[in-house]
Amino acid sequence: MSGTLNKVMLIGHLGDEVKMHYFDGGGSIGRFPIATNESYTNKQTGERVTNTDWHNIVVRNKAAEICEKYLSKGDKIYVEGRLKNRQWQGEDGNTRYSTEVQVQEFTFLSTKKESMANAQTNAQPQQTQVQKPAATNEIPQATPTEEDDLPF
Amino acid sequence: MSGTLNKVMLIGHLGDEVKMHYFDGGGSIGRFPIATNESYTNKQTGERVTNTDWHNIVVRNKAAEICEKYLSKGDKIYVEGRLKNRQWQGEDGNTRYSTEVQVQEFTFLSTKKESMANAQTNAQPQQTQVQKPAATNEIPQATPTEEDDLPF
Amino acid sequence: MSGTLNKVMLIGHLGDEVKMHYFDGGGSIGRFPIATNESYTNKQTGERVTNTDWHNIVVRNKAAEICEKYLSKGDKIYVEGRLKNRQWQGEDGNTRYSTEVQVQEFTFLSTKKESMANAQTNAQPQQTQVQKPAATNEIPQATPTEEDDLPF
Amino acid sequence: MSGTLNKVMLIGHLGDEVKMHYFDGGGSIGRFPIATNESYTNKQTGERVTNTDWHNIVVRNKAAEICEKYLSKGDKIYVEGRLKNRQWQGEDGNTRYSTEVQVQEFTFLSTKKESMANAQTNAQPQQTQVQKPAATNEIPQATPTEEDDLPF
DNA sequence: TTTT
DNA sequence: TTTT
Repeated sequence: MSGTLNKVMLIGHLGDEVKMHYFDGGGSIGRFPIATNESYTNKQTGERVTNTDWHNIVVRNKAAEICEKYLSKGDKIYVEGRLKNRQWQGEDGNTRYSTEVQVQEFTFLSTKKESMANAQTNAQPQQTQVQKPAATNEIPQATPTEEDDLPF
Repeated sequence: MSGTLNKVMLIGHLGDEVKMHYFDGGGSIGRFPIATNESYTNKQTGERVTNTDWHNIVVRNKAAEICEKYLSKGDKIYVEGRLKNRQWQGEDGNTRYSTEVQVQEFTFLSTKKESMANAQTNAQPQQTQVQKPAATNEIPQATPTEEDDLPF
Repeated sequence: MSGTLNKVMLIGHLGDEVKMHYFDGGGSIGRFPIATNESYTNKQTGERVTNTDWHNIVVRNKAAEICEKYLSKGDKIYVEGRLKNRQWQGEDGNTRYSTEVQVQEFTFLSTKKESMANAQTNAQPQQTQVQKPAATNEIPQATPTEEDDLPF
Repeated sequence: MSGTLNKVMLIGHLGDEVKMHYFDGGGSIGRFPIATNESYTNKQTGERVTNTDWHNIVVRNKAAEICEKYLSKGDKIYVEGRLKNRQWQGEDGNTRYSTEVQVQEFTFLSTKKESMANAQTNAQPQQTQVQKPAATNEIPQATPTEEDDLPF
């Protein structure tokens, strides 16, 4: 299997707060919607049309906690991840389907909560290296550190 | 409006043939599913897990016709486009939701139907420039031609 | 040929103003550098390292004019395009090489020059549809309009 | 720092074999060129033009070893990574500059060396999880395993 | 040469 | 439900 690619990249605004869910084993998951817009001119009528698309964003563990801590409704974010189909039982017993974006990387493009402008991080726990944001308000960084300090 | 980004990039295999739908005005739309795989090792059990995700691909007009002409079930394709939420009435009267990928660009990575290796094109009619594939079996190309033959 | 993909996506800050160059035929080209940063913790020394990469951005025609009009040094922008190797004669007669990003799409993420927050446009002239920004300070939009007002 | 994005995605063919370089500490680096093509019709002359762009690809450690093992000149590959400017002393004492793509993820789209169809992996050592390809000729997989087997 |  |  494989030789496949599943990649989504979005820049949009949060339509709601980050909703956290904590698991017994210590894991956590955060969910929030983001909106992207497209607009174009209808060629027949000449009028300007704007459409909004809503995306279900899912972050996990440390990344989820960072998002909850710094993001608010209305904030702008870049997220990168993979499309995932999820299937669940509705309250009426019917099977429901939804498509989610499971975040692998993200970058805050605006945040209301703190005076730190941006954060860039990575959803993999081992990469996020979340040290408590220091007094300097520096945000945990986590570029995938392929760097290994080799001399070339 | 805007300042947003809505981009999806997939490499996967067609799970079915391209289904065409033609409109009165001359437009057309093609739909087909593609599968992407991810696999990883479950850390608890140590076993290899493989998941398949299915994506609803939508192409229009010339691009749709090219896809129908050259793609078959099982073929591998790269598609790039935008995520779009669609909402429709199910046969039971209930509102159903699905997420589609509206294709902006694509590249054939394998095709069963013809001995032409690859096609790269672009979903916008004005860019696709579909000239009938010549005897050489060359496939209509359409890189967004920002090229304009200016002398620099 | 083809079946290939050449795509670059950058979010960064302008290191200088947009430099325009106009051609006789009416075409134009704009160039500007943008900086991206990565930072990581050196595992040996434990110290925080930050690197900056500079990218040579090239926009053409209408897109170039929009960039010149609204962008200033320090502004943040998203650009999407293709990598292009360019080769030219240095003043000393030697051949020089550089790599450029030829822009296909861009989105302003911050602009100093005007009170309009964002612009999203597309480098292809036929798509940019640049109508003079109206008094409302609305910025010319140009989502690739695959939309064609067909009834589905 | 940050709030920036530096991403390159390429599908192309190897123009040469993977050249390995091993470091004392056990690290390694592999380099190879890949070609992407674009073609378009010159509007003035009506003739078909094809351009090839060459990209300097850099992979490290386990990922480099996998590439060396399975890739040959002519093979097709998807690579994803970041643009990096490198500066070095030419043999004539002059400073030379080049732009490289430092690979973060890759997927084999065709390989001559083995009858295994595809490999998808990830450049970070901790993610690549290179177990020797088994008798089944399965290639080491390494989707960034944000999966953590939590019950939701 | 940007930004935090 | 966001944003301009």
